[in-house]
Order: sequence, then structure tokens, then C-alpha cells
Amino acid sequence: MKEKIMVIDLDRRSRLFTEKLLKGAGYEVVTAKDFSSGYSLITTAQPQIIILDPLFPKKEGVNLIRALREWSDCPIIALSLNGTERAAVELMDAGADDFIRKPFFGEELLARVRNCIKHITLIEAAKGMDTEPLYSKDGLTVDYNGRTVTADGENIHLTKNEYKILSLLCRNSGKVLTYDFIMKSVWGPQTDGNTGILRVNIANLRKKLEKNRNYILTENGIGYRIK
Amino acid sequence: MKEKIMVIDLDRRSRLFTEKLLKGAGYEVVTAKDFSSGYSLITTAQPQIIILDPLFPKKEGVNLIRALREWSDCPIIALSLNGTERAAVELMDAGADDFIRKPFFGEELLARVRNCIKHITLIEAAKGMDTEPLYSKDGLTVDYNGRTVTADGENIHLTKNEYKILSLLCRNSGKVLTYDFIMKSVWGPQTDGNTGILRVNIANLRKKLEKNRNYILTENGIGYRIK
DNA sequence: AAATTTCTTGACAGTTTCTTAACAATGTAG
DNA sequence: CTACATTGTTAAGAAACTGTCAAGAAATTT
Repeated sequence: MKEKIMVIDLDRRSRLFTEKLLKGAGYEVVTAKDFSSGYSLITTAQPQIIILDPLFPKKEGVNLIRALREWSDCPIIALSLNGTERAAVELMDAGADDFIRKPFFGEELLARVRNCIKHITLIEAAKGMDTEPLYSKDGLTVDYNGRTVTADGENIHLTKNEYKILSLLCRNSGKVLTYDFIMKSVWGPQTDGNTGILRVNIANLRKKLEKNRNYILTENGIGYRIK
Repeated sequence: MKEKIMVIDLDRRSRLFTEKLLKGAGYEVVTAKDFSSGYSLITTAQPQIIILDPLFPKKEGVNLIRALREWSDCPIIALSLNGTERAAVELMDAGADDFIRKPFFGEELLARVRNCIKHITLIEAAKGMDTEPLYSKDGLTVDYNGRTVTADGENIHLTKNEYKILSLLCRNSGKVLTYDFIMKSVWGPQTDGNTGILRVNIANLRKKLEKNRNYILTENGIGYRIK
């Protein structure tokens, strides 16, 4: 029930402190020791909030934020030992949602995390998203909570990636999702333009769920969408 | 066009500094010298953002935030000279969206204001998501979000370029778009003056959507427009 | 460690879309 | 009305894209 928070911090002591603090407050915590592993972990772990020490003066942290913002709105709280004004401005303009100077007090970080969650909740409420943990139409059912899929009553077993793709399509039912968007959501942002693997996954999905109907439609040159 | 920001600060020098800073950045600023006048001014001035120095250790500022939160989600940025951890936590839990310690640097405040605006915009966008991006007239419907087109209820399949042209026309409904403009928008800026391909695409579009009506009109010698 | 499942890649065939060109139809000016 | 320019239509080859299969790599389970 509690939110999942990802902590990316190269300094071991600081990372452990943050992790312990958050866990103490009941959050689920995922940690990463460096930017590249953290970046790819975002896709698989799907955290609700990211806490990041961008480690100035190197620009890696800022670049990470910029890259992430290309495809995700996940809130980012930036920490920084080197708490200059420039750092704060640069990070927030890159897309960070908040900025805290190290050394910080635990309670303040927690308060800012609560703040973030409040914002997320507001946005979700505005979207009207919080009502439906289920997609169901034309005999195809996707239960996002149970992670189960049925077609015409039959239970269908899907692999991790197949399920990610299908649930993504169903959550945006009717909309066309571009190849690029799907690729970045499923395989992470550092994918090249090669859609081969996506094509294979779509083929497998169709083989598994389409006995007679066509659930997944192709928009040539653009992407896929669900009917 | 620029946002209206309300500054509530009992210290004259600090208030003037903040006001000047915000005005310099192009915002409209309303100021208040005390809490009660500030509170009542919120209703009349209707600012998009409130910047507040709650003046610890008195609780008036916290009370103001709590009272405001009963009926408004207007973002509040709290400043504080007395920047203890407790103060920050108390203010944010009362409903403040951000907290900055005095003395602060101007640029950081501005960055945080920009952040606030980004959040507001996100929420507004989420609210108006399902209704907004749609062209619909005389039986022709273009859903820019879902990238779908219907004519007289029927779903119409369009190719990439056909869709680009149609949505371009619909987004500029009524206006005449010149051949040159359409060509450059769809095929990029370095196109020669050969409109052959555009003519073919328009013909295909008409074949697909015009059973009886004429949606796409030709302005001889100029370009096309949608009725 | 072996077996099973899942992921990834590359090749290739089939399909869709793009582009060109020729010609027909329409509009315009003298 | 004729001649010319502009626009619409059609068809066919070229190019790009998508679906499918199979084989090996990687991950997971037994």
C-alpha cells in the first residue's frame, strides 16, 4: 500500500541513511549505487518517487533528470551537498520537483516526500484514474491488481514484457501509442530505434489472445492501439 | 498572461525584495503586510501562487495555511528566517507546498515558483484531458489524442501523411492553408514546389471520408481548407 | 547442473504506404 | 470558344514497414 521510492546516491553512508529513514516511515525502498544502473532500474522497479543526489559538479545527475523527463513525470527530489544556488536552479529547471541541501534533517525529507505524494494524488484525482484497476472489453480482461489476463473466459499466461505492453495499451485504450513510447516504457529510455523486439512481442501477444477477434490494432508507421 | 503571485510578509525590507524580484521576472504581484488582510485579499485578488513568511514562533502563519486549505488548493511557498527542521515540517504538513530558508537567493525562489507553475499546469492538463483535444463538425471527428478519425460514425483508417494533413487542416479549421505551408509541415522544409504528392493525398483523403459531403475545400490557386 | 522459460536478434516474406508520372477534369483569361 | 494553367484521378513501381519464424543467449526454475 505504501509508496515505492527509489534512492540514487553514490555515497554509501548517505544512501543508507536515506534508505533507513524512508523504510522507518513505512515506504518501500529501492536503491541504486550509480546513475546508469539507477536509470535502467526505473523501468523495472517503477517507483512512485525518485530521490537523487546528482553529485555536482559533474553533470550526470542533470542529464539523468533531463533524459527521464522525456518519457516520465515521476517526481524527483534532488539532494545536494554542494548546495549552491546555481545547482538548485539548474536541477529544478531540468525537471526536478524539489531540492534539499545536505546535510538535511530526516523529518524535512519525509515532509517533502509527503508533499510529493500529495501532488501525485492530486494529479491522479484530476485524471480520474483511481477508480479502475481493471480493463474489460469484448471478452478481453486485464486485472492490473492481480496481474491476470483472460480472453473469452480463458486464463492467459503472459511473460513480463508481454504483460507490460498489454497493460500499457489497455490503460490507454483507444489511443495510439507510438513504437518509441512503448519501447521506452517497457525497455527503458536508452533503446535505439530498433522495433524488432516489439514486433515479436506483439506477435506473441496476438498468438496468445486472439483466437478469432483482433484486439491489437496496428497503425502503420506510428504504433499500436487496443480496440 | 503572467501569473499573479501574492506575497504575505510582515518584514518590510524582505517583502520589497521579494516583490521586486518577482516583478523583475514578469509576474504580477500583490502584497499584504499582515495575515488577516492577506487572508481576505486572497479571495478578491485570486492569486495563482502565495508566498508567505509565517513568522515563527507565532502560529499565525500555520493557522493561515490550515484555514486556506479548507477551501483552496492554491500553492503556498513558505519562507522562514527561523529555519528549523520543525518549522519546515510543521508548515508543509499544514499544507504548504514548498519551504525555503531565509536568507534565500533570488534565483532559487524563482526556480521554485516556476516549479509551482509547472505543477499547476500539470493538474490543469490532467483535469481537461478527456474533453479538450478534439475536432468535431458535420459528422467529421478528429481525436488528436487517440489519433483516430470518424466520419458519420464510421471509423476511418488514415495513413501517416493523410492524418498529418487532415489534422493540420482541422487544427486550422476555416483558415486556408497554402500548398506550400502544408507541404512544409508534412514533408519538411526542404521540399520543392511540386504539389503532385499533396494532390494525391488529398484525393485519397476525400475518397476515404467523403461519402456525400465535401469536407475539404479547394481554394483555387491558394491551397485547401476545411469547412 | 539440467531443464525450462523468456528474451533477443537477424533474416525474409508479405503488406502497406509513398512517390512518380501520365492523363483527365476543371477552372481561368483572353 | 479556345488555349493555358491548375487541380483531380488513377495506376504501377519503389521504398518502407510489419509479421513471422527460428536459433541462440540469458534468465529462471527444478
